[in-house]
Amino acid sequence: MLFTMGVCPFTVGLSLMSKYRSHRCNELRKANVDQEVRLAGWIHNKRDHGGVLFIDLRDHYGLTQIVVPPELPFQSELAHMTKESVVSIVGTVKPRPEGSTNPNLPTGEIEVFVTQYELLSKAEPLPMNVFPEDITPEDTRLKYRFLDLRRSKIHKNIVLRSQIIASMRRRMTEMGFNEFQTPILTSSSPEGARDFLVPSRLHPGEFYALPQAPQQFKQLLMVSGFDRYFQIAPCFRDEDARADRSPGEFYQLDVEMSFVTQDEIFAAMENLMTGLFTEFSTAQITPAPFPRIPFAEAMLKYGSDKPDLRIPFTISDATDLFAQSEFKAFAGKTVRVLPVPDIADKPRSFFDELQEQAKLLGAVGLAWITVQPDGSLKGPIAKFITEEAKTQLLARTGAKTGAALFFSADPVELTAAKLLGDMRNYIAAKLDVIDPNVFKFCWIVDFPMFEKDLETGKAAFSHNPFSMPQGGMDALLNQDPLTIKAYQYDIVCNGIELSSGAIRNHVPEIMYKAFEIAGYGPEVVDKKFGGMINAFKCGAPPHGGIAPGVDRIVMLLANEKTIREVIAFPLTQNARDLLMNAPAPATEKQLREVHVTIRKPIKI
RNA sequence: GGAGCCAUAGCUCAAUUGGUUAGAGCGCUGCCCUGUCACGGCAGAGGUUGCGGGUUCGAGCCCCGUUGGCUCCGCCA
Repeated sequence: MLFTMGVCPFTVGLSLMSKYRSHRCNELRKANVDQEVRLAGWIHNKRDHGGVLFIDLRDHYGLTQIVVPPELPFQSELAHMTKESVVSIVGTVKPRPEGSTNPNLPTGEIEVFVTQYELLSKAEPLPMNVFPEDITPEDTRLKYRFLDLRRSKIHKNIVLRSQIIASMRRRMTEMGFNEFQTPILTSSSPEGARDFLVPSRLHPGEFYALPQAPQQFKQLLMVSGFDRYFQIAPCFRDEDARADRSPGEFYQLDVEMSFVTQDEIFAAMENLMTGLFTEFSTAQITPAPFPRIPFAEAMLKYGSDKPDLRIPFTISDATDLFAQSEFKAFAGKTVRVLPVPDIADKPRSFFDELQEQAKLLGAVGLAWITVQPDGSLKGPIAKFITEEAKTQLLARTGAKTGAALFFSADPVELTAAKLLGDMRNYIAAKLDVIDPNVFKFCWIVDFPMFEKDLETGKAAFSHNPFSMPQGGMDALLNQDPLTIKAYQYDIVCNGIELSSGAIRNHVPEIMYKAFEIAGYGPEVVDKKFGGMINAFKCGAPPHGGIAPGVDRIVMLLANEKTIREVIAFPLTQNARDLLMNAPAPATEKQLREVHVTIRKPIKI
């Protein structure tokens, strides 16, 4: 039931393990028949036959059927006991009568005839059922999370999480990594998210920041010569939530290595991921080395820097085919095309619905055509496609009879690419062509070092500013900044970004130059990252790392759609804790102590 | 900051086009039942339809606002 485990090694014969129990609720077998045992747990379910009463007793390990015969004076007490009350019982193990064994239960060949019981904790009628596990609104589940967590499915998820983290630790240690702890009360780090601030009592008007990641500390540990670092690290970012992104806080397997190139980090992570995903899943997994896909190629073929490689169709460019087109919506814009096989005979409503989805994603619409059996093209924009363009489209996309071609067009290349990337995911999900029993990994590499700031038109860091530019100082001095790539990479599994990482920039001169290109003088670097830049001036090893999201890895392995199903006490989308009532106003006394006055937003 | 979906009994849902006393299953309470394991049977309690306003002879249903939850954009690796 909950979590099967072998017979407990600490219990032998009749000797009682504790005041409360001699065995766990998954342990008893035919071999225990005639033993007197003591069990403790929750009343999971009851079946009252008027004469005999059956109780399913549940603990973390499993279920045992307790039999309460009618002649016992306390039978009616037990019969009226609320489900989820906690009891300890003493009784005798008996084999179940022939025909009434339960093969679904590890303990299904025996039952315990109770002789004494003790009520340890009475349960009132509950706001939600623990069993059966009825569908329950998520706010109710979160408010009564302690009940929700008793339910088999999520209880298993949390145990799985614990096992995965234990396995991560073991695997990292075996690869020669040392585990470290780094401060929680610290200063702002370079990730670029909003900080959580903690006011200082001792220093009026000053604040700590909670770490968005232990980024600078792990780099400092490399400068300190520790060579291989890891930490199951809590990270705090005051940003909004998504299904695969917790608001406020989450955990990373934070990793950093000295004297390494990108490939050595990849090898270590491929070893870890392959090990974890083989240990905790029977699904097929991409064999290492995982494919390396340059960022530019990912944006072209998948319209995303986190492609789901399980989807069997990819995007092509068609910009040149429409450059001079009479079709104004395409002419002169970036045009991308996505072929989807075998859907030409779908009803008009199917394509209309995709249009609506594209509009929700901010597009003007989603142009489409289908390939007819006679080789002709059909659909709203078919008349704009020249014979030459048609030949090219079919050749580039490999579209066959019965396929539909979807187009996105936008003056901004990235916008055109992303729309079709989003639609690729949406259409694949709608058509149910994504194999749920496979984990497809890849690396996205060669991220641009800088990107054009759409407001200022100038170069800005497109990622972590601590990454080493490919080509080093030479590239910074002699190359158009927007063409410089960074040693920056992401690892992606089934369309979920598990982590990004980088080879760090450990050379002060290159660091100052990179910041200069992004529009920051050396004084900014010295002020914001003085601790680290000073360290780099005292002999720093080349180093790099990565930080896979623990919650996301567990989510994939638990086959869950949201991260909240693998977190014991998650916040809601609005970053509220419905169980503990956080956040909450502070008292005037508390605020005075930390020298803070409240300035509420003005409502109009 | 923005968009969409949802909110009716403790839980899951129903309630015809806006029309009588808002129904059912599970759970709960009581009774019956000696082999069930989602036990079964009978009876009962349980509702300010999230909250506030409006339209209407009449609102669970229509309109406006608001709160909460979820999904997405922005944001975030």
